Amino acid sequence: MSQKRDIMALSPLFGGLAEEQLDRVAQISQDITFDRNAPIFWEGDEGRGFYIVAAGKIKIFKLSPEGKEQILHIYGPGQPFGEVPVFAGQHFPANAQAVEKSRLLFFPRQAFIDLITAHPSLALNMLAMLSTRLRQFTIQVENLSLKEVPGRLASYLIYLSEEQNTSETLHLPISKGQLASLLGTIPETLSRILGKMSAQGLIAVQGADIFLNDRAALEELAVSGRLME
Amino acid sequence: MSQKRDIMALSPLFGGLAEEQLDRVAQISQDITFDRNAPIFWEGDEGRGFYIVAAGKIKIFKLSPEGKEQILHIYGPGQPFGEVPVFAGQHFPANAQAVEKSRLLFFPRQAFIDLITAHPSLALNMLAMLSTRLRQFTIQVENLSLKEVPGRLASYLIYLSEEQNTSETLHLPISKGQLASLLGTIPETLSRILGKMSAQGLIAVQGADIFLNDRAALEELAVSGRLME
DNA sequence: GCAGCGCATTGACCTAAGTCAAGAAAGCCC
DNA sequence: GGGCTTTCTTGACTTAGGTCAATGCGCTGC
Repeated sequence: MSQKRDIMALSPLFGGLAEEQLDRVAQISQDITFDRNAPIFWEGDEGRGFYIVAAGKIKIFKLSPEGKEQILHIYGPGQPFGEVPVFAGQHFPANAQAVEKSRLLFFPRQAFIDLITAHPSLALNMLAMLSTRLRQFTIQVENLSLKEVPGRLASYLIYLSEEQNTSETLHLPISKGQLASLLGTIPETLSRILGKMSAQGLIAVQGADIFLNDRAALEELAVSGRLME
Repeated sequence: MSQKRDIMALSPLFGGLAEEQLDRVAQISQDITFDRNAPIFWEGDEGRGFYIVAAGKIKIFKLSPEGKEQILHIYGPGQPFGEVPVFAGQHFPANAQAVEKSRLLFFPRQAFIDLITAHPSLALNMLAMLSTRLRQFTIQVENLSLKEVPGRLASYLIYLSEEQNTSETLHLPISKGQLASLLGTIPETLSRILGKMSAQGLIAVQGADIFLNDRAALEELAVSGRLME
């Protein structure tokens, strides 16, 4: 139980809650583990509650009829997901799968709604969470529609370097194939663009390690969305 | 004031609220009108509150540096927008503009947060609203990334015919140029695809009126995302 | 230490859809 | 109702990026 509390303390969702409240929330949660590649839920399934990542990494994605995958989000420790059907509709809008072996906390719908009703700060935290997601989606739509693949990649690299705040060198947290799916393209195209950006001296690629040689040019590329020849 | 109440009654946000509560909410709101094409806010502006459309039509959109527009939503009477900075971050994530002369109700941030804190059902309604938006975004990303333009158009036409529930004939609520921007394409491409779909007998186009001749084929197209030759 | 599998890269090719430019309709305003 | 603007359509062309297929590389496991 105390372990649960440690994980919950990580999550922005429970920021500012009193000890007593945290205990209540921890009481309603269940602990589940998923192997690498195990499905967590499928689009259309009934949502009986939502999850928080305790350890590991999960992806939320859509599939086309031909099997092409578009990743919407990748979540790590402390991050909640699957909340949409808790509050509206009742089925999940997308698929969720463990990218690596993962441990999750599950919060049943009704018990959580009761908590929210009793604790306004929890409601406001959840509103902040969903608002942040909406903001991320506006960026994803902008990337897909208004930027070409090199621009999307540059945006992602800059985002990563800020998150890992290692100014020069960064390490891809997911495989290149999954990155392609996150950027709305395919591995072949991503590979070619990484090659082109290396040839131009913007970056250097060493497996999953990437060195940002020309941050200014990357930022320009991320804004303009186009790679010069 | 009673007029305000009528508009608020339209909005899903205030469903299930008691008279007394509606009055309180109405008290904190302000009435503003915007001419056709008038900007309501720009991306990056500080959000001091959110809006509900009382009359007219507004669009939420992103712009690329070269000026290409991607519409994220189009909202009509009863629909709220601009809530994101009320709960997270403080600036708007996208631009808003009146598509036609519009009347809006504005709800200042802090007063609304106080209301939500005092009335859990209002909080749950807002959570449902944001969740519905998230669901819509998953569909938009799916459309942009996994479907070609004919598939996106077919999806939109089916959505429209369900909304207007006039099974055969429907009327485009926005110009074709704006529709192109909503579908993530440009007017030339939309025009060509409308032509192609007419030639194949799927639809017939008469200005802004569209007749769905082969609904089954449209549904197939909306799912598969591809138009056969 | 090497077999085998998943992942990544590279090449040749194709196609959806964007660009540029010119007309054609359709509204709109005195 | 004629002129003006705005919107829409059509054509010729270009291009980003997807498809298909072959090869290379690097793990993991025995």
